[in-house]
Amino acid sequence: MNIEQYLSGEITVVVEELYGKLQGEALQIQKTRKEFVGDYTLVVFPLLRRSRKSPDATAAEIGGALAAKAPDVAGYNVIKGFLNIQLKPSFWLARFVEQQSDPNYGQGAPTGKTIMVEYSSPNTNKPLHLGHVRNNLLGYSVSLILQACGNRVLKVNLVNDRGIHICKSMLAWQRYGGGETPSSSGMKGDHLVGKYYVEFDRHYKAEVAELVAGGMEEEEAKREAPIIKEAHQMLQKWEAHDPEIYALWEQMNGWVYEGFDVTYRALGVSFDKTYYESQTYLLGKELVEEGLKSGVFYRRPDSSVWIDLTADGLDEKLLLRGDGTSVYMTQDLGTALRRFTDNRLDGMIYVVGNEQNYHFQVLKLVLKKLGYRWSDQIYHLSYGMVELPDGKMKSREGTVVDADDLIEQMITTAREMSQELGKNDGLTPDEQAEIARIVGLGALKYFILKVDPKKTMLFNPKESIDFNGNTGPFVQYTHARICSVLRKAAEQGIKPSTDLMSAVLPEEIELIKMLSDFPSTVQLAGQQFAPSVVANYIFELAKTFNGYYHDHSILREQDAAVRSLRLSLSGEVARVLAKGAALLGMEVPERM
RNA sequence: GGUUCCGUAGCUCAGUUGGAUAGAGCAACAGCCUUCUAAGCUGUGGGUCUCGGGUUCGAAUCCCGACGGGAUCACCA
Repeated sequence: MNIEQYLSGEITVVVEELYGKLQGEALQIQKTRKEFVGDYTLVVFPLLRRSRKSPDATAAEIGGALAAKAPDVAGYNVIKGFLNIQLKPSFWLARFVEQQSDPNYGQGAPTGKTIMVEYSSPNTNKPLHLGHVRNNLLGYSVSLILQACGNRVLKVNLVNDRGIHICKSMLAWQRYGGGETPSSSGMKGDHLVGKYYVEFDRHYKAEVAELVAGGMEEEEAKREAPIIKEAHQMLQKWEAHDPEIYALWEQMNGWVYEGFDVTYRALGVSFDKTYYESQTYLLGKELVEEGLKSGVFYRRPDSSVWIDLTADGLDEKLLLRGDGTSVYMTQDLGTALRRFTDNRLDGMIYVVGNEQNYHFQVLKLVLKKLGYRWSDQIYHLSYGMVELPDGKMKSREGTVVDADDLIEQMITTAREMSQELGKNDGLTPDEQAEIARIVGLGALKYFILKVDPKKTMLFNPKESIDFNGNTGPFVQYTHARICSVLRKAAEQGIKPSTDLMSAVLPEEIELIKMLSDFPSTVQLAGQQFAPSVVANYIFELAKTFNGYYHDHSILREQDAAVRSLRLSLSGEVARVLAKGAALLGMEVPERM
């Protein structure tokens, strides 16, 4: 039970005694703002109809009764219809001791629900870029948060491993590759395949230009260029399981997967299951039959299948081509059905960019029209584009930020920064490298996750590597600093303890209050699927602790009981920071 | 044009679902290292929450309408 709930119970008793039974209306209790004295605030305006008194009189009446009856209430004050309630230090310390002794603090009770989170979903023709980084970090973090809320979570990846795009890479490699492999070239597999995708594009453009120069219309030239026609032939062969093409496809995709694995490991993300479109792209056809029978879908003269969504403000949507082959929507419908029936899901979250908002709107609507009640359980976690200071990220203009390059750059900068600040003294090269990795990636993860997912965000490489202010390294620094204090205390034989209840200062209560907010922060983040909630929480906590740390000596404190109390408080701050950071997929170092 | 998301300090972003006098961080300026980590701390300045209506005790938040920006509206995935 959290503190709001506890207080709400206490206040309800008093209010009902004064004004009669409440008809299920919830009391409005919130944390007291910093400018005012108090811990929690009751907003009395909604109660005026019952009390038939002025806001101030009502608040004073409730406050007086509460102070007399509730054992943990130390006092109250009334300001403009807000009843600010102060709780006794002993109450806070009891909460703190309870929290500290709970090894699973912040882990919600099991909900019995299973939620699937799909994220990453790369194409196999090029390496991951900055946009994928946002996707992966979001998906992974949301999974962890949902888990912390007590759900069983299945993290899945749906790899788009088939289609014309991979054929382009294959064809270019066949023609111009000269048998180059990741081991022969020393290139990461996904980068090698990406290189031939670019190579294809180069030749394709040249051929189109040549045809246009010869008098052909551009549209026609784009269709008629020999290299694109050959790529389409290759796709047909693949669909017919041509052994040679299939082997090449498997080989090159294999290279890509090896490359992706390296990037995923570096980012620290993982999946419980990976789906491949080559294995799911035929799903959904039985759904089409079903929809035709029930009249939800209709067939056009060319025998293609459609659904008319114009009544819902959308368009008509194709579900099956005239030749009977399926489209993206068809397989997504089929995949969703299979997932819900196979896993008894209570929720399905798709972490996909906002350019597919329309797609998911249609997906949900079609499933609803087919009569699947679980269509309401589908949630599209839509995230905005990542822009760069000098404009948008466009692969054509070569302004994509490659994920591997970015990770490396972050780590390098972290290492340089440490060296400049002389933080590396007394550490082995291995330790230095490990700290640089943790800090560099922490900077990246925090910078991206602290922003509300649905907003377009600006990624400023320079600022992200600035370790001042609202950043991951600041949180990590706070953690490392506390660890240092704990190490020194252990050396001096000082033990943390919470024996002295009366020793707490208002600043310490402030920290205890913040620490006790952690579970509700996680809960909120889970509801909103927003790691940014957790990120902003751990920043506030770290900031408050740094201020506290500056003003209050811990090891040098003369009174042994106070010293021990402060030590255990610091340790708890470090633990909660680590727990919060972990929900963002962020590691916290013990020294940096 | 239809659908949808966004608009808060010079810049990047919070704002706990309708509460009090609007919050951080950068950047600027002024201080603080003989001390448990200065990757830090303290202070100052900076706002018509895009604009206009509405709902009510109360709106950055909800509704309607403008304006500005993004995304999308393929027999691509």
